[in-house]
Amino acid sequence: MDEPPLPNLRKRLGRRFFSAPTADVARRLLGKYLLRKLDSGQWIGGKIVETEAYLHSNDSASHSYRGLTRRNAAMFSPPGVVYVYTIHAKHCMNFSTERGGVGAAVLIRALEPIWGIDEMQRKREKSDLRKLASGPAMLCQSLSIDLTHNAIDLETIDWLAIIAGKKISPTEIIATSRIGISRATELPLRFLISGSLFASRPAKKSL
DNA sequence: AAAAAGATGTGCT
DNA sequence: GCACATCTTTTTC
Repeated sequence: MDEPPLPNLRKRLGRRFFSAPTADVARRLLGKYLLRKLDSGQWIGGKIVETEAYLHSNDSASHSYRGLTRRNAAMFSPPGVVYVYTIHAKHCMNFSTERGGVGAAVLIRALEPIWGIDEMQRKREKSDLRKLASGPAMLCQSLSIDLTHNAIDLETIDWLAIIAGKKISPTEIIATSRIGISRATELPLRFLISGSLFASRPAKKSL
């Protein structure tokens, strides 16, 4: 496979990056690289092209809306802690945001596959690059993320990393309503890179 | 204890 | 575009 070299794995984003307001973190995650080290030692992953923000207040679509439960506890963890939940027998991955133990997180919805594409194809049993991580549950399947990874902390584990890439200009970012929710549908808290072929659904209008 | 809902994906029409 | 498989958590009785 013709893959570009891995980004510098020592330059990871952590507590500080995820401390910002959740919608800001969701925007800033676009264009960043999400990488996961397999047991074999191989790093696989790609570029984040779609995210959604779930707020700690005034957001009836957020899992944290009705307070702390065993399921959503990771949302209330320090910034940069992984929150994995199950939906329709599949998994979705988020990162906790904001300090102070508020329940907020950013859902990673889609990835442009770059590294370990053959591994992702094997895990997904699909060859089409557009079907590897163009949705939050596909993404988790591609990277072998499941409930056992809930509540891990980016600051203290070595096999998962988010690394800065080429800067995305604000004019390249499109905001839309979030996908698959029935409440708070009016909030523009889904963000994607304009024109990306790997978003879960194409963008309709530009900002 | 039971039932419904859900930040989804797939396959078929 | 629509139905539905599939399973965990939450809500209700």
